Amino acid sequence: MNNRSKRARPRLTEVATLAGVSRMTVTRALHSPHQVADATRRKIQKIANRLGYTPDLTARGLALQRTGLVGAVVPLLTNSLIAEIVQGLSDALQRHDYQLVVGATGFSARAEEVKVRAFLSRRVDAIYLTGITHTVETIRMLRQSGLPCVEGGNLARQPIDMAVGYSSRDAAGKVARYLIERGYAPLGYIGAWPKDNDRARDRRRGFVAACRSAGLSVDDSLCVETDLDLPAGARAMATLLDRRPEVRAVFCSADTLAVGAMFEAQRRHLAIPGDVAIAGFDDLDIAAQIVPALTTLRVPRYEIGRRAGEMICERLAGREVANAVTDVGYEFVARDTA
Amino acid sequence: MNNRSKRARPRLTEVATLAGVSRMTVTRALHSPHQVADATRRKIQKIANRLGYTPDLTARGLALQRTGLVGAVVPLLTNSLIAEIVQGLSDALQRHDYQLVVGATGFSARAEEVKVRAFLSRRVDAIYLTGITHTVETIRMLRQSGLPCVEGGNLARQPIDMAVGYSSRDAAGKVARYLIERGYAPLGYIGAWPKDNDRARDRRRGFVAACRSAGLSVDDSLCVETDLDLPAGARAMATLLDRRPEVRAVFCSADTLAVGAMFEAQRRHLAIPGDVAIAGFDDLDIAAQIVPALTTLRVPRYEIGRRAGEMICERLAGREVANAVTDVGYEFVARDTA
DNA sequence: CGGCACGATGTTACCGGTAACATACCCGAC
DNA sequence: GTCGGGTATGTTACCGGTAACATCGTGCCG
Repeated sequence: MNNRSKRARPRLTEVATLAGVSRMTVTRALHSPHQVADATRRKIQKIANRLGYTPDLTARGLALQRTGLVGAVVPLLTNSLIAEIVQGLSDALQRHDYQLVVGATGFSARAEEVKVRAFLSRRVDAIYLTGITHTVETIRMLRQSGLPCVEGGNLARQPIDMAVGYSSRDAAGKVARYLIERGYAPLGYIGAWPKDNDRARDRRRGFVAACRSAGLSVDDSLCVETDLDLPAGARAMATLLDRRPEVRAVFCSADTLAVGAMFEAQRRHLAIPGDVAIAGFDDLDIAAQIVPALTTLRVPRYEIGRRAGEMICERLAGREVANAVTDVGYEFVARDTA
Repeated sequence: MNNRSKRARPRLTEVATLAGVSRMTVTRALHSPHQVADATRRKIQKIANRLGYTPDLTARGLALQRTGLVGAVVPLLTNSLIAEIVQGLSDALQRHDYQLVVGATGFSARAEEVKVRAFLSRRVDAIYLTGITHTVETIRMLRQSGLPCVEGGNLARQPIDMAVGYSSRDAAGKVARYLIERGYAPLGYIGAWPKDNDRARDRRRGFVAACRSAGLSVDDSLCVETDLDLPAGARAMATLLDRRPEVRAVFCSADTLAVGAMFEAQRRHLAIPGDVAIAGFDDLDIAAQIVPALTTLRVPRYEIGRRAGEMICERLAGREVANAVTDVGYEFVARDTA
């Protein structure tokens, strides 16, 4: 049994009573100290400390009609790429005293809608969304709310409000052309499910388009789509190798998949890139470390989060944002697997 | 310029006015429908839908003195082990309509204290902490708040309130004894910084204790401590191999470090486990996939989060929790690297 | 046919802060 | 000595919900 109902959390009123001043004076002492006489302020601060007073941000939020919370909707928390975007966001927001609240969707636009609704009910001051694929209801709610909103990770033609990202399609095309130029053929593709995941969809499209314009045909049996984790990458590689053993290079739409694919190739004693070449996408930590080192495409993930956070802070400070759609670009990284 | 100040979010009052009833009736219609006449309820619901009314949880939280939020303080978001704990927590809480808010500390007890204070100010209904190492002020605040609190990931002798985890020390000892029995010597250790990280500290202790009781000495030059990421694991392995080339097996206090170490060994063309054996800790996805497959120790990470969430829900439902300190155990997984 | 219980709805006050306006006081200038 | 202005503090009302109690019909029973 624990004594939890003992003493309630101290309130502003108690601090005020003990200091012999009105509640408003306490608010001022804590919030805009220069408006309060030195002696009074010191007395109040001492009492607040002694009681362990912490302001109730719920109440403040209600009074000010702003909570200081920003909601971020992301597909997964288990993905280090996403985690870095979140880190960038969090850092940028923290600098302006906003706090981040994160919700995960598992790549479902319906789940995203639910999270957005929940965030709006919590009266967040702004919202970050992953990608540009949303339900109409999500878009309607956000438009109606009038809150600052950034769509991150892909470029939006018609952003709900603002966007920061890069072209997954162009980037994937770049990798594909590299593989084609080096003479690999036929090319295989392993990617995440494109449903409600525009980054994956665009990467596949970019890959296929590049192949087509190089005169290479890419039929469906060369493309495997699957969950976004390492074992799934390995299974997809197994499927692809069983189905089309002649495949000479595989483009994976995420490093996590590429690493799984590499392990599967190693289990089959295939030399990389001698027997089969592999290219990834993201440049996770592991890409530079794995042996052989993974050829991949680096995307400025921390930067995406940071920029998004800054755009949100600008808006919340009442300023206009210059580049409502920001392209942060990408960088091809040639290593040893292709 | 966008028309965000146009129409404010609809409030309860507006729904009430349009429906021609009092605000209280609207609250009832939405919250306990059976208390309201069918016709009235239907009318209210129609109007609420038409307006896109969403209740203000800030205001509700203030009125009810409970926010429906649970705060979780974790060291990192970029770690998939932690992400799974968070997932377990989130799932368990969601089932009872609580929402999770996450904060990261970067393995700093001071940063943890700041997060806890912030959560208390946000009036969360309960708190999850990682590990059992906290500042005295953190402990004092939580005790005084009387909120349900679970410390996860390690077993607490004297929990602040409740705890769920396993003994890192015993588990590390188990791995060490396995390496010793197989005749590897000398043994090296690569671990995360022990500062403010009791799991890392206990793993090192368990490892060293097992070596000692087997009559093996472990001097400091055989132990390398570093950041908890993959490149750091590789660098630590390089350091260890340069310093003590005769090392025959290395225990890594996390799979992330072990994988980095394996890559470093591979770059040096060392056979695993022929030239150097490696054992990890966590059993991440990659452990089973990497070639050769990593010998490691599986900890029920999702289960830790889920149990913690359930304990919190029990408490919040006003029930007593039977096992305030729960040991979820661990499982040694012998694979090919040791 | 009166009284009573119950179901449906309304009224009041409060949760813990804060903006906006009001007040009290002090000091210096004329 | 009075008046104006600035500084320190107090008062009132409100943010958007909800608990607790009050009220008002209405149908059923004796």
